[in-house]
Amino acid sequence: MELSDRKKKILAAVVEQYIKTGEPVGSKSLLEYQPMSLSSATVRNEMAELSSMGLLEQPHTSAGRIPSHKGYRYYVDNLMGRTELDEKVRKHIENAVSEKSGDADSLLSRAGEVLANITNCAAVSAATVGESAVIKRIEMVPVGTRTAMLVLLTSTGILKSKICRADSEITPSLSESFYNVTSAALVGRPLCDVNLATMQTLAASVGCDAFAMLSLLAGVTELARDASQVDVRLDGQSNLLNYVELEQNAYELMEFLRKGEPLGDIVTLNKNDLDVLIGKENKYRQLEHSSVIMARYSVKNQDGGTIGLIGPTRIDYAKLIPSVKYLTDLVGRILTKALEED
Amino acid sequence: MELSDRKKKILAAVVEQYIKTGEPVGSKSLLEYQPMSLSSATVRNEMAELSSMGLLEQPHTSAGRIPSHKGYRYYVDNLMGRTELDEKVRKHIENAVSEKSGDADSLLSRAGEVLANITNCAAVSAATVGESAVIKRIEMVPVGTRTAMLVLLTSTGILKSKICRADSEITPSLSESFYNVTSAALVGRPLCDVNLATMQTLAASVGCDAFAMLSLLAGVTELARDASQVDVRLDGQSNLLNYVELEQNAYELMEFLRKGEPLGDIVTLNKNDLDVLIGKENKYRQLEHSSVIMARYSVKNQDGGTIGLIGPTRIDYAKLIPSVKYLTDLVGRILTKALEED
DNA sequence: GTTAGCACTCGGTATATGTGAGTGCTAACT
DNA sequence: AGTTAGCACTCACATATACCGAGTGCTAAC
Repeated sequence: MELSDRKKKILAAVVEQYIKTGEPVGSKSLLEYQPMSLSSATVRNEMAELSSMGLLEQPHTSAGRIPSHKGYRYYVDNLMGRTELDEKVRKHIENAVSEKSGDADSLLSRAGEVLANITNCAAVSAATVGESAVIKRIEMVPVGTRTAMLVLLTSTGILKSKICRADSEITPSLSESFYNVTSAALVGRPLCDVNLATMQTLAASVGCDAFAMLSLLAGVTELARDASQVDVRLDGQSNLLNYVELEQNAYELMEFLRKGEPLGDIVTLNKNDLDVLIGKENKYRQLEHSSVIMARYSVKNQDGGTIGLIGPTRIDYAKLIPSVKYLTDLVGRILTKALEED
Repeated sequence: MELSDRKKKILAAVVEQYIKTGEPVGSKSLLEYQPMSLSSATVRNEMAELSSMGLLEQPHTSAGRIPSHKGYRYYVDNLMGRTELDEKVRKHIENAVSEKSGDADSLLSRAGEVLANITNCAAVSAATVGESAVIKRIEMVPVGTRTAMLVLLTSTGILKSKICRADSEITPSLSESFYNVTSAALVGRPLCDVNLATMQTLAASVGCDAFAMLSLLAGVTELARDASQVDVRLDGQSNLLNYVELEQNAYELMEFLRKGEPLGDIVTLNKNDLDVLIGKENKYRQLEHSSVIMARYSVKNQDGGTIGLIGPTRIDYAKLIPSVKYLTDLVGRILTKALEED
C-alpha cells in the first residue's frame, strides 16, 4: 500500500495525537496539534480516503478518527520515528538488571519487573526451550526418609527441581542405583526420550528396589516434561487494569494471562528480532484490544529467549519499542558474559 | 450487645437477603422474602433501631438497609447457621487435594486452586514458619563450573533452593570445605543465627578459598532468610474482578494482593482455629470492602499453617466457612499422614 | 406494642432540548 | 485538478424536567 507523503503525515499525526490524548482526532484539532499549510477540509478529504483504505476508523459518524489496527500497523512499519531511549529510563533498566544478578531465572524476573514498571504494561519473558536439549545431569538429594529432591540440568542450562515421594524408604543402596541408572541411561539423552514407558523398563532392571525406583523415575519424567515446556514469567498484569479500553474485559484478560499455555504460545510466535502484534492481529480473541511487543535476546549468538510486553493497542510504540529492545539486548549481553565466565 | 429474638430474626433475614440479591433490603421486600406475622411498619421500626445500633446501614435516606460490618459480624458470631457442606463441593475438594499429591508445597497449591474455584474468591495459603526452626541440612549441587544450586532444609520441613554463582571455580576441594564448614557450623543452628557477619568469619576460616566460599555462604544466608519468611501463595485473584463492589478499586486491590508482605501479615494474624475479618475490621485500607476467612490446619497436632480466602464483604459466610474449614482439616490430615509415613 | 396511613426522600429512568465537535458534499477559487 | 469556504447534517454528551416507585419516619388510632 503506497501512500502520498501528505497522507503519511496525516496518518502519523492522527496516530500520535490519539496515542497521546485517547480521544478521536478530528480534522480541525489535528491541525492544531500538527500545523500544516492545509485547510481542515483538505485534511477531511484525506482522512476520508484513509478511512476507506481501512487505516482509520470512526467510532460513530460524527466523531473524529482513530487508527484501525491496520493504521497502527502502517504507522509502526513505515512512519514511526524511533525515539531515543530516555536517559533516566536507561539508567533504571541498567540498575535493575545488573550483572551481579545471579542466575538466568532471576535475571529474567528482574527484567520483567522493570519492564512492567517503566512501561505500565504487563511484561512477559520466557527462555527458549532448545529442541536439541539433552539431559546433562540428574541429582537426587534425600530430604527425608521417603522424600527426595530431584534436580535436573539440561545442556541448554535449564534447571528444574522437584520434591518427590518414594514408595519406600530411600536407602543408600537405592540412591546408588538411582545414580547408576540415571547416569547410564538418561544423561546425554534428549528430553523427549524420557517417558513413563522407558522409565518402567529402566526401573524393572534394578531388581529388588524396582518399585521405589519407579516413583523416583516418574519424578524425573515430570521434571523432563517441565524442562521441555516454555515457562513464561508474567509481571505487572494489574497495570492493565488502569486502561479504560481494557477494563470492560478485565476479568477475561486477567484469566487469559493467568493461564500459562496461551502465553507460551504467544512468545513462541516471536521468531524475529522484534515482533509487534496489534489488536486483532493477535490470534487470541482476549487480546483483540491489546498489543504485544516482543523482542528476542541471544546468548552467545544463539537464540536465548523472548522478553515482551502486553498493553492496550493505544500505546506509545515509538517510545516502548526501544525500551523492549534495549532491555533484551542488555539481558542477552549479561547472560552471554555469565556463560563465558562459566 | 443483646438483641431481642425478633431483632435477631430480622437482622439475619436482612443479611441473608442482601447476600443473595445484592440490593438494599426494604421492610416490605424483607417480609416477602421471609414471611413473618408482622407488618412492614413494625419491621421498619426494628430496622431503625438496628440502624441506630450500628448493625445496619442505609446507602441513602430513601433506600433499604444493608448490613454494616458490625452487622455481618453479629450475624457470623451469633445468627448464622452453618450449612452442611454440599456433597458435590466436598467431592470436588477431595478430588483436587488427594493424598498422592506429593510434597506440602504442591498440596497447598492445589488447595488454593480448588478453594478459589469453588468459592469464586481469591485464596491464600501459607505454612507457618516455626520460630524454633533450625537448619537440618544444607546441600550444594554444582551445576556449572562456577554455579551451584544450594538446598536448605529446616527441621520444620521447609525446603528452599537457589542458584548461586561463586566468584571462582567450584573445585572439589571447595565443595568439600563447603560441606565441612556448613555441617560443622550451620547445621543445627536456628535460622536467625545465619547472617552475613557470621558468614564472613566462617568464610575467612577456610583460608585460600575464602573468597569463593563467601559467595556460597552469602547464598546460604539468603536461603535462610527466605526460609524464615512466610511465603504466601495466592490464587484466583482475578475472581475478585467479578464483584461490582470491588471493581472500583480493582487496581489497588490487585496491587495489594500482588505484594507479598501485607498478605503475609494477614495470614499471621490468623491465631485461632477459624478467623473471619469483615470489611473495616481489616487493618489494611485496601481490604475495607473485603472479607477474609482464614482457618488453620495442624500437622501432627502442631500448628501447620493457614488457608483462607478473600472476597467481598457481601459473601455467603454460612456456605463458605464450612468449605474453608473442611479444606484445612483435610490438608492437615493429609500432611500428618505423610509425615507419619516418612 | 402494633399497625394503617401519609407526607416525604431520592435514585433511577425517560424525555426533551441544546451544544459542539465532528462529518460529507458542493460550489467557487486558485 | 487540487484546494477551500461554506453549509446542512449527525450524534455523543450534558443539562433540565418530570415522574415513578420503593423506600423511609412519624403520628394517630387500634
